[in-house]
Amino acid sequence: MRVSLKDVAERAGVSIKTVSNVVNNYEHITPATREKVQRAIDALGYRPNLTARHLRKGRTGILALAVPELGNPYFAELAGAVLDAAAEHDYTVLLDHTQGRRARELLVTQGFRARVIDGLILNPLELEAEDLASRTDEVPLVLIGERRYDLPYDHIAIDNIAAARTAVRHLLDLGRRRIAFLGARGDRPSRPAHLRLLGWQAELAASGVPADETLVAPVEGWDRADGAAAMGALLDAGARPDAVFAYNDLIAIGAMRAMSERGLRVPEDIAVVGFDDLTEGRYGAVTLSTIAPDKRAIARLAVESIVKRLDGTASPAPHQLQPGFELVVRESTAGPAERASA
Amino acid sequence: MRVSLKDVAERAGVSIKTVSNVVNNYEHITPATREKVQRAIDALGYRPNLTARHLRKGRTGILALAVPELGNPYFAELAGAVLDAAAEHDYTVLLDHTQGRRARELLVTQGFRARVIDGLILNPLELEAEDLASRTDEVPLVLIGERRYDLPYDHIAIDNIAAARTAVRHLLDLGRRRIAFLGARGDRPSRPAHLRLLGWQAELAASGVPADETLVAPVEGWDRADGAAAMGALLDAGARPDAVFAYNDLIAIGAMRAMSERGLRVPEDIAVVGFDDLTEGRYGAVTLSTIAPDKRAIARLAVESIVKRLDGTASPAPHQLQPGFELVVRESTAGPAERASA
DNA sequence: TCCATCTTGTATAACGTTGGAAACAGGGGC
DNA sequence: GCCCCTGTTTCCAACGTTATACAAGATGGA
Repeated sequence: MRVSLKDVAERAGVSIKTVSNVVNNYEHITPATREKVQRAIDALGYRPNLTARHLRKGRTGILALAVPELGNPYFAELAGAVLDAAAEHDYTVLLDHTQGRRARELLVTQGFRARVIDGLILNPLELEAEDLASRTDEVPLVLIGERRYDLPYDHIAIDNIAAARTAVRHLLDLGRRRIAFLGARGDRPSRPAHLRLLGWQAELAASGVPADETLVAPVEGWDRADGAAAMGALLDAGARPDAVFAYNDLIAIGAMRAMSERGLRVPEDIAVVGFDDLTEGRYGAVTLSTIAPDKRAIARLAVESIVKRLDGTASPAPHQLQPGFELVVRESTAGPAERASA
Repeated sequence: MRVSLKDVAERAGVSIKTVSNVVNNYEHITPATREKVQRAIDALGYRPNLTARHLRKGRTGILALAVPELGNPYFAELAGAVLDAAAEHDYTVLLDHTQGRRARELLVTQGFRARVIDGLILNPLELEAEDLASRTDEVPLVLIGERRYDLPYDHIAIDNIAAARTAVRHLLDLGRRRIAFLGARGDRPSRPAHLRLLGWQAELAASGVPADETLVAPVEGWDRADGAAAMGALLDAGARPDAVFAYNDLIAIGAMRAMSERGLRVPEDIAVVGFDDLTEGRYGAVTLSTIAPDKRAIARLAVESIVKRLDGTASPAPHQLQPGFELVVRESTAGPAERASA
């Protein structure tokens, strides 16, 4: 049988509100009363009913996180970081995955979890600006990830262009000149991967290296298989890159697999840099150099963004926050020195 | 401003309950009334407040899933499957990770999410039977994963001993005789990995191959680094295995990395079989043979177990369910034929 | 015409909690 | 001995929903 405040109150011989006060650590309670109530609570094994509390308070203590796909370790690791960040603010996390489908992303933003969540963190892939503009749900929404919308929502993402330039710069510093970009997708500026492609172009231009568009390979999806297919297609088409900058680590890993099947060596024949710093990249036969976004910072900022909006401590204007990133150099771009010692 | 039944009722000129009836598709409503109410609902953009509904009904429509660590792709993939299975029953999933810490696992089972979830799916690692026995929370609990407790809770897990035997059988069939087991942990029968170790022993015994205990390597954790360390220690101690059966794919991947650093080839020098069938295992320089548990079946059965308990359609006795598994053969155990063609 | 029956809609009371106001002690000052 | 003040506890209402019981209106048979 479920125990409510009423049961505890009856047993302790006090009013319901007094028990509530004890539970909520209200300060003006005599030690005697407090102890009497506490004993009743312990004896009955009372636990507050959060549903009722939340109905009364208008808050549920639950944040929703919607990512494209948990099977992608980047999102799994990010989700873990969000759980921890939320826990620091006494929030629990309701998780959903959209599978990168616009309809599902839309559903999420429109408040499919009507009134049961206090805030929503969404990493959109296919959602369009007009979908968000028509949103009526007043639950705070914060966007994460590469896609940018010119809309009044907080957005947390690393500087993708700068990060991409850093990766390409690193490859250029190794003396590579035919640097492929693996992961192009559509031609609209808002599409995912666009910023990283821009970074690739920008850094090549800054170094006076012509951007060979035949080295820009499109992908179907974001997984290893897509990387392998794209790399295979690129090589089979006769392109001869001496380096690859992949949209993410999964694509890079798939690409390396495609290279190894064709007898190409990494990094001797082709150097590779990925993006995301998945743990997986540290354990391949050739460990993967990568751009490491600060996932914990992303998670922390996203949660804080919502908490501040709920508090009312945030300024009304939308915030654009850029957590840090760093280049992690591993075997897939090891220079002559590192390789010699290996 | 939030819209409630009351607002809709006022606008439609009917009682609150009538609106409620419309929302819940109660059958005895004249089409005229229904349409009038529906128009008001649409005009005001009313959405039911699930918190209030759940307070009234005693159900929240939320299941909790607690796994050790989302950074482990097995649990991430499993979580994704649980999301899908829950969605089929109109449930949402609250996610938590315990980091394999007994205290956190205990907290979860004791109902830290007091009264906000309808059921709990837990994959314990360190939890002891007595922790569960003292559980007072009456929310249905279903256990998943290798650990077994002789307690009245439903348990979903593949037949770990049979699966391990299948893996070892496969290695024996390749002619390997010095088969290491990577992932031992403690000596208590209830510890994780124990069943898989038993399977290793049983299959060796059945084939008359002596079980060399120096080939049983303990691990500190369950990640790639632990596998690399354990394999390194095993090799440095002078053990000369010709095959490795790893507790999971991550350990196998770490072990393969340790081998490659020592110039050992897979599968020529050492064949490797993992456990979990992570996507990651399909894209290494050497793809990983593995035991593939039916993750979707595990997720489905776990969700169904809770749904049935809530329905009251389940028999009171605890159910022990065993989804299927299969051996997936890839390059890490490729026989002579496969290798010749590669 | 009147009552019995069926259909449709309404009023009221919960679910368990907390905020605010009101009530009640007990102690000190006059 | 009275009053006020302070600190503590209680009472009442409300959060938004649904179940129950009931009222009102419509229908039909005698």
